[in-house]
Amino acid sequence: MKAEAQNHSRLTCEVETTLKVIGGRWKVLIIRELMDGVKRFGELQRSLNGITQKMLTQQLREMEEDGVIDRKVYAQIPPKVEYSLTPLGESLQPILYAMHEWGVKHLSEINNKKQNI
Amino acid sequence: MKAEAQNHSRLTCEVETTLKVIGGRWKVLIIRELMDGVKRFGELQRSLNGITQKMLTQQLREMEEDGVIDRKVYAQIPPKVEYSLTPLGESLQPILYAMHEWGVKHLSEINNKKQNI
DNA sequence: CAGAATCCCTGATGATACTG
DNA sequence: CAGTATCATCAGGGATTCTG
Repeated sequence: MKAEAQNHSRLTCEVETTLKVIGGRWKVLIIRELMDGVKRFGELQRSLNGITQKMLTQQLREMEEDGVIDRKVYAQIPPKVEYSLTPLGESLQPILYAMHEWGVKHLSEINNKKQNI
Repeated sequence: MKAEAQNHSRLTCEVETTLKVIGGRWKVLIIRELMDGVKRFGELQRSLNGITQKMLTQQLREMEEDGVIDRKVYAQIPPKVEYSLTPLGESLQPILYAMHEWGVKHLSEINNKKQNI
């Protein structure tokens, strides 16, 4: 009876799926950066204060796999790689916007409870 | 110069704040369960297939701190504790619904790319 | 410039046992 | 019943080094 304890990794509902797409540590921030338009790797890293190369690469790869961002490599020296939102990525904007609105509206309530900025 | 590398923990924008509220491993699932109405601890644990007592307790406490759920303890033996959404918790529903819609609409695209259910 | 590779540590999660 | 406490595990993420 040891082979049936692993089903907690299945996607229980679509909300979870969506959460996996935007739920990474830096993903919403990356999306926000790319909402400004195409950006290069270095630009992203400088914008995302504190992110390491490894994490940026990793998150970008995952997002590329999910089809929310596009990666364009220019075959030149020195290398140049541009990242941008795909249509699928852009379709996430209403969700991020809703989350932003919620944060703005209710952040004060939460902070009141926590007695701490 | 070792005292200024810790600023990556600050909340960079309200989207991140909101994500912290619903981004926990089980939180959206807990919210969904409580959207059905008041539930007891044991009910929740049975509904959330695979969650441990520890994790359920932990997630519930965090959500209570954030003010999205209410915890009502009945002083009786055996103990009875009921959990429910607060108005703040209910105000998250549009976001979850938007995420659900997105998942339904775009899940197929993602799965196409991944070649794998 | 844009990574890949490596090592390492901490926090998140799980498993188990105990309790009012 | 609804937890708390403790120990074990394991992946997420950081720091550093190397490279086409």
